[in-house]
Amino acid sequence: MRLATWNVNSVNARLETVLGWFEAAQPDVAVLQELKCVDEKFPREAFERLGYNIEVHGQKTYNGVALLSKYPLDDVRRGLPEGEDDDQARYVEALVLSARPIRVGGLYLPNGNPIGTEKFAYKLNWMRRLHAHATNLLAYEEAFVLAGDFNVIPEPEDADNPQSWLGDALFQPESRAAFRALKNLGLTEANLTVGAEPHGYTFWDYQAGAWQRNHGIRIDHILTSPQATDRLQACEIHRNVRAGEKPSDHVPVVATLAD
DNA sequence: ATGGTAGACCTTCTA
Repeated sequence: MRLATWNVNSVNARLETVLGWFEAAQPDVAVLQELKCVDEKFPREAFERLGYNIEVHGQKTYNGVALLSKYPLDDVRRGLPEGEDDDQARYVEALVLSARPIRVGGLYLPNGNPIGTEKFAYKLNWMRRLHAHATNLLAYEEAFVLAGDFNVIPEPEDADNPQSWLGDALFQPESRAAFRALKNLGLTEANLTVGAEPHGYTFWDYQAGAWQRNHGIRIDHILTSPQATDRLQACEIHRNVRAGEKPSDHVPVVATLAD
């Protein structure tokens, strides 16, 4: 099974590009972030034509996540627990009914900039909620995956110029510690474990020629539960997508798991 | 030190 995550930076502005990649890469399951549209504006038919079942958690203008699967989906969740006061659409999860079912959570973790504001506090609280949810899922001792745009640079090796990120929410000690604590529950980072380029970048800013200068960072991650880690075979960063026509600022990351 | 780009949308916000 091929499982992809991709922050598409508006699914409608980039529909042809996204569909072209899906036809070429043929992921069985995919989580998308930054749809930037409400559920009704998601181009559902275009993906259904490619054979996908679709669960969308959309929002006007900002955020928005989707889960697409060639297998049937069950037990769908929109939003993390403790979300009563949270109006931002950043999490969608479902049980993927492949031969050996696997639960997949797609997430768009808050950016959190600038630090020292309520945005950074929201990021850390969202990470606390994700940690609690992962703890609950782990108790079932089943295969699951948390994939998406984590907006966390885990280590200095994951940035072209780590010094330039010292004041950024993506590289704050608190953000990195929360990501590390999540992994320390027993989750495995797919790209670090079976990736050909463990510290390959997944994001290059549109500004200041970041792509041309390879000023990238690695912030799109796939985490696997122990039972999913047992099935982990490969992880690829589709770097060349960034060089394409009208690209997203993120590229797809694709993990291969035994069926 | 600053500004640089992209998308949604009403004017600035988010990234």
